[in-house]
Amino acid sequence: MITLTHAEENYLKAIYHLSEGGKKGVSTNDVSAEMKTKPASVSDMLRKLGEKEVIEYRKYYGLHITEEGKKFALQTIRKHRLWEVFLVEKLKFSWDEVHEVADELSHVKSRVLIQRLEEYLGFPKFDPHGDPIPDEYGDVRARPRLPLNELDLGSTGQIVAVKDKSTAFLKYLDKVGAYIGARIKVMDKTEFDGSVEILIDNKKSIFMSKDVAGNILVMQ
Amino acid sequence: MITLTHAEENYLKAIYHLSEGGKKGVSTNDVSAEMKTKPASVSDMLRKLGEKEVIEYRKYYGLHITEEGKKFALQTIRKHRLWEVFLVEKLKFSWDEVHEVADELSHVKSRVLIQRLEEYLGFPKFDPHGDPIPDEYGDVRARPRLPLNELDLGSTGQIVAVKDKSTAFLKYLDKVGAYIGARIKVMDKTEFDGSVEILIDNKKSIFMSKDVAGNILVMQ
DNA sequence: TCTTATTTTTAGACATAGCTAAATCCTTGA
DNA sequence: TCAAGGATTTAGCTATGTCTAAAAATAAGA
Repeated sequence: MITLTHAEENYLKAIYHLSEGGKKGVSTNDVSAEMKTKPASVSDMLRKLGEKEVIEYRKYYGLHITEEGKKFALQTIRKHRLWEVFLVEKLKFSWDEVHEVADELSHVKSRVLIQRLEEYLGFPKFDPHGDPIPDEYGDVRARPRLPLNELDLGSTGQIVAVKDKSTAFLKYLDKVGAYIGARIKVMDKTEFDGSVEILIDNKKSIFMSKDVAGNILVMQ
Repeated sequence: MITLTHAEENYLKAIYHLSEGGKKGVSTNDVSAEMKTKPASVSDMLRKLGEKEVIEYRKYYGLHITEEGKKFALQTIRKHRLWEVFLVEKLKFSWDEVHEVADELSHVKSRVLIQRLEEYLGFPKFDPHGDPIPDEYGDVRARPRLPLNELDLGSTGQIVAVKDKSTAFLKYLDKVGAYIGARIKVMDKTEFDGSVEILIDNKKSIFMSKDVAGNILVMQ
């Protein structure tokens, strides 16, 4: 069994996310930007992760995550998202406050703890941001979803997740009344700037820039 | 404001416990035994804790915890005990399984987290082993209590805490049906070896060695 | 008191994880 | 094609926290 340190775990999780986004390889600078550490530190870490075979690393040419690495990353993500559910559902944190705390909590080493936590939470399938929670074996039941700005005029759907998890963005969504689970309908689309007008829960109508709409994921 | 690293926090907590037991100073070897690290490592740590003024440290002569140190230790103890309550009450851990996990959880840095956790748990005053939980200001409402073997023949009381928190001891208590809150009555005392016979909840009678009885704390 | 035994500290090593500064490699444009 | 510029790596430093082995200080017994 592989063992990773806290820092290695964090890097691997970041690498997994980067790998999911763009399909090609991931560069040292990509990781550096994501982790907010210097490229020099990243090089060192990549060497270690390469030795532990969770990534394939070729100096100067970036990396690819391995199957083994994906499995490991999914376990870390599982822990993180379960703790996020706990913080929001039980401790009444708002969805923009949970990230850092969940990060620390997910480093606690105990298989039993996560199993019991999952059971206590009622085996949730999605975290407060709508992202799917992998099961014990790393399987993810992903929902088909697309950015709100790609919906046709007049079509309806349900908000299921957000791409951007920054506090600023989530606070904005709270303000305008957009939340995971909300029913929406596209009332108007402006080709010129890509902005849209959305009806939320058949009640409230709001305008959104293309930028905002692109960060809201919808299931039809 | 003082900041301590994880390891420093652990050492300080251990030192606090050692200080509470015997009133005189605490030696390097005492700490070494408690922390299960080598005396050489302890010396180094004591120097650091001395510099941060949470203990008064004189080389070769042991240490005394300072007022500042006590405050800090009580905050760590508070976090630890609140997490223990969470693990036992909510996640259904048994009282002999919680120590290590609670130790890791209590290192998560977030004031809000502990406040919300305390609220969620309903402001518990005692942990699963019967030890009091300090409040936000470090105040402890201790219950007057004494070892079971010091009770007079025929007297009654209620089990409120245990001294020994080892898995072996707690499993034994589970087996014989002794738990925090149980009503007990001293049915017999043997002067020769200090053993006692105890009636639990007016139902079950059991024999206990002096060693066991000395580790059970009772409120009369 | 003096020698021995115990306790404690120091010195030096290792591992983790970050940094800066300098060196090296790759790519791209003239 | 080759030199400049950007990306990446290496080297060396810092800090934390552990260890072993050796040195130093204290305590205890004859």
